[in-house]
Amino acid sequence: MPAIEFTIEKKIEGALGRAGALKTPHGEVRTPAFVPVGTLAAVKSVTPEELQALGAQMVLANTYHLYLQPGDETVAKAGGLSEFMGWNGPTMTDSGGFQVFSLGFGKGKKGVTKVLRDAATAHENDTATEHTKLVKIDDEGATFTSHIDGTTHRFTPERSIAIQEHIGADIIFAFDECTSPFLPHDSMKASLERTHRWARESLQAKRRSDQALFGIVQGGRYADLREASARFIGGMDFDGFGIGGSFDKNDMTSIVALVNGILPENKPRHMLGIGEVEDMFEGIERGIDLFDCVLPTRLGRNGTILTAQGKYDICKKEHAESFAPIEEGCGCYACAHWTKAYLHHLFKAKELLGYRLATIHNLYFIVHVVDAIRQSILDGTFFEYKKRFLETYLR
RNA sequence: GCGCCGGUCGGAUAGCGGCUAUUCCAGUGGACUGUAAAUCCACGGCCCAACGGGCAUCGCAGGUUCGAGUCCUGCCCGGCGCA
Repeated sequence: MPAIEFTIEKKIEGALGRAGALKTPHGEVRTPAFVPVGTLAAVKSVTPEELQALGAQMVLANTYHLYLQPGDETVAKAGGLSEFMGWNGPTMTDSGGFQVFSLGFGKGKKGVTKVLRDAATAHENDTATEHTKLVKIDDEGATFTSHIDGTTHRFTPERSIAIQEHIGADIIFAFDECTSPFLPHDSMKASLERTHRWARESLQAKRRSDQALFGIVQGGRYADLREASARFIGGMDFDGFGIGGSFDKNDMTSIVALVNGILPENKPRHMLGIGEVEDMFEGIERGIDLFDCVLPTRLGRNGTILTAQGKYDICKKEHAESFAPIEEGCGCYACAHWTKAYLHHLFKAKELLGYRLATIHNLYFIVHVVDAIRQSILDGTFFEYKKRFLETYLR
């Protein structure tokens, strides 16, 4: 008896997209769905009760972080992730593969694309970067330095799975190597082979039967590698699939279509780390069922408010005396009670409530957009909805 | 009137003889996609043959000096103290 059960309710005509439901030991998720990220067993600044009220169905936590703090054993003793954090709903953990990739990239000084290009260059020239000081990858796993206390640790597929079994989320991921999509073909191929080997080892290492294991498709922006990866990973006995790789906007949609055209249709597909609204429309259309992303929560804390009319920066002076809701017509807790002027004030004063309200609003917004997309699939109006929404959102 | 202290980018500051005058706040613009992010970056006087360069600038005016925001003199303004 598998840990999860996935059913498709309706497909988008002429596309790979579908609306469905995913049963997990901790409850059901209506898909497609946006999964908020709670790295350290907490969605930053928001309580589980608030998460539920804003419509979140599932939470993703982070293996690397929880392993370092408070320790996966502690989470296990607490009764597992869900019980520990007081979230009475489905959960998932990523495998730590992404941290191996992202650790030490420095803080948002440049755009993603720039970072990814730099990463590829560093990889090729074997240049020492902040990143390589913290992480060393070999064929068996990754050795890394804790960002908290500088101690040395090692992740292998076996170790990642063991830790994820301790943490006890409903869905766990195979340990993979995430790279810059800009790696040259031969380097990417070598990396992909490693990811594939690790996928097999992750599967073999799995003991618990009440958790679902998702394999991760990599391959960067190379169609042949993505295709090979989708066939390889898709052919294995995983309960579902993740599509990974920090994406370059230009080739994301074609790659997703290619991969999902190959992966078994009856299993759920999760797009790792994607959360820009327009990207989710494209992903869903091409058969993605789940997304997780830090974007809405991080943007919220950094003052960017998501609305159907596009984003805006609440810190701008122009909102100082705007006594209208944060987003006109929004049904979230923050918009029901407070104005832009007030939220602006909270941000300028660095009052903690400001970060909370912005996070609640942004999560509500993104969760509800995906819910609306799901409904449009059920209604057979996906393409109309997509067109209408993006026209005003992207302006 | 005398004495003391002080006048540096919108505000607050650092600098007290030496190369591109510091930092913070406010302002403007930008970034953020499996979270080392309640964070980070840029701009902020004028001019140009402008992804670089030039000229200014530290209350005002002189002076000393190879060189002055920094020292000296006078003036103006503010604060405090004493008459």
